[in-house]
Amino acid sequence: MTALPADDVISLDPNLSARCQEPGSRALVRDVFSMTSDKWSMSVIRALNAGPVRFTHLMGDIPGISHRMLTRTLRALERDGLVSRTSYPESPPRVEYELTTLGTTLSEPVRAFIDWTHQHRPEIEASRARFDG
Amino acid sequence: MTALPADDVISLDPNLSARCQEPGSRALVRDVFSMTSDKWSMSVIRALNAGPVRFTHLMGDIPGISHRMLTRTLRALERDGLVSRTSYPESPPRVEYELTTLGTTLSEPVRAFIDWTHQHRPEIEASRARFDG
DNA sequence: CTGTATCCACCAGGATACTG
DNA sequence: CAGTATCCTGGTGGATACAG
Repeated sequence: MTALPADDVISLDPNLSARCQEPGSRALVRDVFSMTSDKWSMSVIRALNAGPVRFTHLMGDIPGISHRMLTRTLRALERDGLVSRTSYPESPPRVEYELTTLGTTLSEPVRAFIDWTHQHRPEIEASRARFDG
Repeated sequence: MTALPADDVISLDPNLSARCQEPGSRALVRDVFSMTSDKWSMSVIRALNAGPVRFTHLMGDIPGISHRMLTRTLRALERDGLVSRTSYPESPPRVEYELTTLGTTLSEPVRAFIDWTHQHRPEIEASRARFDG
């Protein structure tokens, strides 16, 4: 983090065949979307799949998330254009969050990833037990 | 982290349709595979796609990773059964890392995710510029 | 070359209290 | 209800030195 000023590069170039890699063709995956290093983005994306949801409701759908972190994560996703925020000027205030079109396209990969986790959990846990023992 | 003892649950249950969620059917995605919150796992997985690679070579393929972090990440992946480590008792020592069968199955989702990032980077950056301005 | 141990900075993220 | 501000801790991860 300190070493890489504004370029937290991780070599995830699709054309990275093996060894060499041209310095230009790298992708700032983590920078582009912090999901990789961020604790809550995936959960939020996932929870938003259902459609427009209110803030408080999201809190309930994402066990363990704090008030503060939900706000921050939503802001970040909004900034990236993955989530849209519409606030209805009522009293008490009502705000709804929703995946944008862009955000929806991300649901697929996220889902694939999550599904994989579900499918292989037993294997992984077995492997861990083996490794630790 | 402090709130959730050993159960860093994130509600990524595939059957989470919208609101309710049975407490049993959740997945410990982050716990099962730290990729979500871990800075380097994805990069390493990706770099290992090419086949068996030596430690030093990985260092070169993953810009910015530190000696220490590469070791730790590899250990973690090995523990999870995603990476195999074979050391050849030579001098100087030679060690090769390789994706296991299980690890290979993960390449797909990872790749999908990365591809998405590449494809939509411009949109995201545009969105950010808009948001910040 | 590969790996471990130590030290330390930084920041993600939790708890809490307070506004509109 | 939604959001912000402040404070504070734990852990991630970098730098370095050392060992086999």
